[in-house]
Amino acid sequence: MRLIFMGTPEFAVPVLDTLFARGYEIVAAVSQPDREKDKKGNLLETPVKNYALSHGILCLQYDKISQHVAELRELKPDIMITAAYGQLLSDEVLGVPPLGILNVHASLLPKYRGSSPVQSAILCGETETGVTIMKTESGMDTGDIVSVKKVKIEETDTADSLSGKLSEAGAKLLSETLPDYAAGKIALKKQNSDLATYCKKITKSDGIINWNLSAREIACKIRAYNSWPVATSYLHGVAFKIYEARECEICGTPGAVTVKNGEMIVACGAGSIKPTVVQLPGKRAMNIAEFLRGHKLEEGTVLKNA
RNA sequence: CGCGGGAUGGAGCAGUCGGUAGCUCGUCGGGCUCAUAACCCGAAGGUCGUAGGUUCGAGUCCUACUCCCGCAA
Repeated sequence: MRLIFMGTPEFAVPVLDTLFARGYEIVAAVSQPDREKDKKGNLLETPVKNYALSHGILCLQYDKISQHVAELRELKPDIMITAAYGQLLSDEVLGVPPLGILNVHASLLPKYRGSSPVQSAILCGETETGVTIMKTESGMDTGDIVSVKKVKIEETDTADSLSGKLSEAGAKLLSETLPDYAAGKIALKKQNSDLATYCKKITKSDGIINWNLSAREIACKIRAYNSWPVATSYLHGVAFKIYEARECEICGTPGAVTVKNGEMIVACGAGSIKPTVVQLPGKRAMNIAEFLRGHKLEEGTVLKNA
């Protein structure tokens, strides 16, 4: 079976890797153009491109895929698989492979349609999420469902760790489902759009902590936004990033800081949190004990939104 | 050459106007206590990122380089 894979970030790599390992004929891997730069201005390859190149797979990168339909047709794919590709596909593209296009989406559709399903699930305090394999159609994650697998969200999961689990689960599920799908043995299931929820693309400023929220909500935010953009507050006017934290019961004025027994306690709207891994601009992330050694926080210090 | 911050004993930080380093913690030794991430006494440990330059004298000023980080993408 000739297959074209489309994906861009780290999430897509295990999926591609599994397909490759199962011996599918991957005629091309399509990835978004390289956009990330390192500090010297060098472009960094996308994770999918990097994988493709090191495994001898043809890698294609298009600014606008809809302008390259002819090229895709020439590759004569039987099926196409997408996983966090990052571009909407036009009807023309959707019509290229005879078996259609399957998408690996990191949520239990129809919940969390959109571009940040993993972070949103953590942010909302979900204890369970999953991956859905669905037929790609022109709407945003609206296609019929092929298969689903649930994944538990642990208290310690961050967006990164959960994304890794979902990616592995998705890869496994796809490889289990694909043969039956190709053989026409699977009855597709429509999504109930009445139950749909959507999540937006995350921006830097979404990471700023509102201390009036409950400790529970803030703790979820810290986990959801690790490792990007990282839950952030401001200490004496400079960015103060919180990578990890624990919840506790103590109450106080939202944002007020107390240092006790080598721990830092920040009061929230309800309860408080104890940051355990933090970072100041120009510094590496460090655990709270290290941080407190060099930074004496006086009584009455308050973390602010800016 | 996108913008900016940083590099000081094992860790985190200070170091004013240039006058050869200090704090907190840790480590080691000793003491004290019913007891504590408690306290007391003492000790070890630093070519101040690298290479040059200015100077009587450089952690501090100048130049180049290396590495780390934040922002932007």
